[in-house]
Amino acid sequence: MGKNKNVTIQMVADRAGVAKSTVSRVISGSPRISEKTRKKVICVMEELNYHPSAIARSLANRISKNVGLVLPSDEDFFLNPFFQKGLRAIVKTANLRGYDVVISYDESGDTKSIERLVNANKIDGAILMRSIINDSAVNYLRDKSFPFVLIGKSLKYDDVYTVDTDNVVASEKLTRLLIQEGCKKIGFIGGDSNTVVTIDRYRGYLNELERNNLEVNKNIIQENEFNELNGYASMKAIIESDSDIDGIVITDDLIFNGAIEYLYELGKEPRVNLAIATFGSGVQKYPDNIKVFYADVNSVKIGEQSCEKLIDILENKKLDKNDMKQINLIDIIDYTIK
Amino acid sequence: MGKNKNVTIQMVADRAGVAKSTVSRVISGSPRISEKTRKKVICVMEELNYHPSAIARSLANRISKNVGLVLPSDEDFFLNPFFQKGLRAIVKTANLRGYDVVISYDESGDTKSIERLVNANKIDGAILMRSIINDSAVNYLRDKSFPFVLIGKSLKYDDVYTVDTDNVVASEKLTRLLIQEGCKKIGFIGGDSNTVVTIDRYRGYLNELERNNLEVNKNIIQENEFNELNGYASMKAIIESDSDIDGIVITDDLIFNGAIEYLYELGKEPRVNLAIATFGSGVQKYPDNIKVFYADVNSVKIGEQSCEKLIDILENKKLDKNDMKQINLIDIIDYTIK
DNA sequence: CTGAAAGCGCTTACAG
DNA sequence: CTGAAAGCGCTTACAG
Repeated sequence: MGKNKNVTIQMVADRAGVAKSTVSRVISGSPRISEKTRKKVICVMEELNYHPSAIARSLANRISKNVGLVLPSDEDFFLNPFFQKGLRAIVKTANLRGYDVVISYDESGDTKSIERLVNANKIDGAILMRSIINDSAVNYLRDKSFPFVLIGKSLKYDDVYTVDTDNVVASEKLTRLLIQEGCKKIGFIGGDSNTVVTIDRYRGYLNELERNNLEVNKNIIQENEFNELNGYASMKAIIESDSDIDGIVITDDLIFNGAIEYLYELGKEPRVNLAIATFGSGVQKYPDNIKVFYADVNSVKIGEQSCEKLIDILENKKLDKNDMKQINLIDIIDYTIK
Repeated sequence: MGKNKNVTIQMVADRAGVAKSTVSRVISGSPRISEKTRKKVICVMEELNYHPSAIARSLANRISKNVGLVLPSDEDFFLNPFFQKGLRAIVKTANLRGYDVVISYDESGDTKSIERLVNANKIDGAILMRSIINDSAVNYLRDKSFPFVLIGKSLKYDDVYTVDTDNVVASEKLTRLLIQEGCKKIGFIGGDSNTVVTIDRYRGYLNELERNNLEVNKNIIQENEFNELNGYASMKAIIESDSDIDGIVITDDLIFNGAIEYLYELGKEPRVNLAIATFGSGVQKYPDNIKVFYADVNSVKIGEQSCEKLIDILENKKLDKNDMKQINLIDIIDYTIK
């Protein structure tokens, strides 16, 4: 106990009657320390309620034990439950491995905030929680050879560490489920078209239609910002433009919510057979006259894995070739269909 | 341009032909430097693409230029749009003032994560984005006299820096609107009852009913976790238990969403006159046979203000009495009713 | 197994 | 207006 204002390694050393280098070795768990001194030092550390200063340690090691988290600049995008779950998972994983997470926000196209963090040595690596076409943060970090992991994938580079779901295949599978359900005319509601997920999921949808020789009808395809209001509007537009439509693929939780609201508003009568296949976690209620399939992308696992991977990369640097952990360039995380 | 690996203040000093203390003074904008040397030094800094190390500076100043952000441990709570908007605002404000934000998550009742940050000197102050009855993080930080700002309010201490909406009054106002609309039997759907917002909003609701001599009917009052499914369930329970109900006060965006889904499902016929007054930002669609009032709590302003306040507190410490900024103990941020 | 010393990259009295 | 020196609190060869 006692006052723990500025207890330094020197004070511990003095009180324990050893050199501060010895205390340092005890802290870092060096093996070449006698059991006796180790015990004494540990005892004194507790007495004094000593905690090593992360700052001083960082300066000596040139390691901050911080990872930067680059959040999507688009507000709607960030409202998606995917991000909150992922964020939590990342922070927890980082903490477990002794790292802290510092947030970086940049307006689209800008890299001021992440540059500041990198230049000031405030972070050892970064996780990019978004994947936009030609992302300037990716360009910047890759140029600098600064360690980072991308959640999503880069369309431009094939040498970027990545954690992703196979969105193309997942979307094919969802579309196939609708076809198996008997749908003949299947629409699509996507998110922001600058976004790699939207592109991939749209690709999967097209692939599966083509494979089954189903007609691709442009006016039942909608792309939007990721939010509820647009989901509502898109669903309305689709239903009104084509009353024969019997299936819809939706790329996102929030858009699905909005779409469902429109269907509720429509009431039970107008539409009888409509099946929807959507990405999302399946917490949303929906009218019982429609059939719904979900692809749940496991955002928690994606968050954990991206963080583990980044830290593996960071820590590999300090090891010799023999001890290095094998790290995949790309990790694909399973989704579940239900 | 050029390689910017480890450019130190010493290298800048050497190349500019001055001492590093002089470079340091240029960086910190000290007035006692000749225009000539200032220019030369700045020029060299650009040539070398020099960026001061935040870590080294932290060690010398004993200031990390980081603020800790303690997030709500409850997952549902965190899904609320209030938090995402607030989070953004906090990060932006911090960045503008030269600070970074590091995240701390702790399971309810635990303070491991925040303690680690404090002990390791990784943060200068903290913002608590939640207010729970008898929050252990508040107890811990207050005990240590560690600078922090609470978003919400403390029921236990009256000496804690706080940014909040006047939830009691806002809730009274919402309830009054329903009464003015002619509602006679008004229910309430609240969030987690360990949460200060729920308590305050419930209080406001009760106040206004009493003031108008309206009966308080326990079985049209529901308290829940903050999420959509519970909103749905609560609305269902209320409507089924009492078909005369003509007004409902709801404490939260997400709960409102869930409640609305139930109403959509019910369709247009069963209920004619129902008015709802809810906290939220008003982006959700709702059936046109119900009337809705919103109290929007301005989460952006709350985020900004809490961050400004914390940084004011931190920076006041370095000033003498005369230059100190006046800081309120409690800031109340306006909500808007619509 | 342990210590003395140099170093990590800054800041800041102190002296001039 | 500028510099030399000490110090912030650690780590890590190097020596013994």
